[in-house]
Amino acid sequence: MKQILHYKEGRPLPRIFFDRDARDVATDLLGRHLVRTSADGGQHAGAVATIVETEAYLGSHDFACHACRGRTPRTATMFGPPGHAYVYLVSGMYHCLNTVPGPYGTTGAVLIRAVYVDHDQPSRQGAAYRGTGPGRLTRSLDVTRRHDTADLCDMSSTIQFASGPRPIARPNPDQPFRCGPRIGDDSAGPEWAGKPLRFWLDGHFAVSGTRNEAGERCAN
DNA sequence: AAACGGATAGTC
DNA sequence: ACTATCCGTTTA
Repeated sequence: MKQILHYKEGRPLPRIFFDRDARDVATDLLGRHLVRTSADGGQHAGAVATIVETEAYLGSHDFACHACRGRTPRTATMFGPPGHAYVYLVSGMYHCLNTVPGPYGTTGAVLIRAVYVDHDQPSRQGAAYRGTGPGRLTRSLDVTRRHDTADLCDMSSTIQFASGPRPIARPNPDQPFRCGPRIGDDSAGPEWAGKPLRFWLDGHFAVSGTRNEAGERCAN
């Protein structure tokens, strides 16, 4: 039976939203809002984006997850409590934004791969979805490693997630989505690279993926 | 000290 | 389809 969690308008998604298996968080995040608040007053302040693509990383046993190499200074956030931002540098020049899922005591991550910007300053309209991918997203929204460990559930956080048009529902999301292999994880070996742990809103133009659940290239 | 990893853009 | 870019992370 589905449990509806109530939340207060204008509040970030609560801890219990993130305190679930990475798969549940990844799928339930689709269609919800990523918010850059005005707290740090940057040019990206006030941007609201709809999440259209995510990936789940399951923890120490997932060879595609950074946590599989054990705890290091870079990955420490993943070993902490759910509801925090795990931001790392990839390819030497891009940042990737993740949320730390639950349950408490486990490791893992949910990568935000693509968003669609609904509201932004007029001068920046369209900037966040020109080009695709997790690196572009963070560059457009000015998310960097300085946001690593940020508490996403804190009302004063400069990065927050919001419910969007749907209520928070457990245990299953009610948003239709598609899934397929994650991107760029070939070095994890065929077993883990091939698992359908990438999720996206079907047909959305902002989705960065290049493969469907059969592993074939497609335009989404 | 040095190898490694990998998203994006640009060129072919 | 292939290559340049770029540098923190990790291992030796």
